[in-house]
Amino acid sequence: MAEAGTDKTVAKQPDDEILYDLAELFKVFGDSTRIKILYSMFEHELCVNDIARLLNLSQSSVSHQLRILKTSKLVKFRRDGKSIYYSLDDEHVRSIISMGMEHLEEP
Amino acid sequence: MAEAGTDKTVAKQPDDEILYDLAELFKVFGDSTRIKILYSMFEHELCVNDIARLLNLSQSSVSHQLRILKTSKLVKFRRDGKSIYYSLDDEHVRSIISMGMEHLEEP
DNA sequence: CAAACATATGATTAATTGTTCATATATTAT
DNA sequence: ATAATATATGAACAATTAATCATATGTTTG
Repeated sequence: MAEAGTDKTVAKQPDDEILYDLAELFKVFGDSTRIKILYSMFEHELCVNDIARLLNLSQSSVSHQLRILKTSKLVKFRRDGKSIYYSLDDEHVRSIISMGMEHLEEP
Repeated sequence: MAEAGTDKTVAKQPDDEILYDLAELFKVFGDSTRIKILYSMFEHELCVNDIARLLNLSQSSVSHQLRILKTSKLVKFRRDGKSIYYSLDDEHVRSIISMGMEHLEEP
């Protein structure tokens, strides 16, 4: 029994939903504040205030953006006393950013 | 004489401008219409009308988005008679999309 | 050259989104 | 328990942006 959208005349695209999620993921990388935040954690974990001071952003703004990064599983975190330390969630995050960099460096 | 922001206590970030450009690049991937368009060209080149029909989008919309993809050097194109055939510009585009997919597939 | 077809583009509009401000929650120290 | 510090979150506002509509540009055919 044919599934909806199984059209033999053209190469099948991944489900719209997957492409939608993919766009949502890139959207997260597509804001300079969030990219700066991600980049600030390239070497080591940082707490919210560290990031805010380092990047000259308000604590609130950083918190809001970290929530988005958390939701997309781009960062993980651990509590240590009053502070919460954030770090990149996995190597994919670095890879994606590095690929982007490489593209920019092209002729 | 120390420049503003040259703080030795933390690893230096790349120039703001580079990170800004990086965010702009990901912003281009961060729209589901554009991702669908890019994905439609994964296998082979397509002309504007092909894309519009395939993805059920207006010709105008596709053209507008292709202009953005062109500007970011994500697609290239060639004219053949009345039609203009678009294709992915290089392997980085595929790589970036694939990396994103991999991230989505994670546990 | 005119008609037809393919693509590009400018202007407008609706929807999305990042920042700010105010305030809430959570942890530690006194 | 209260104050102090660190982080999170809700609401409102300003700015960005994708789709549409109308029209322009470019190419081929009769």
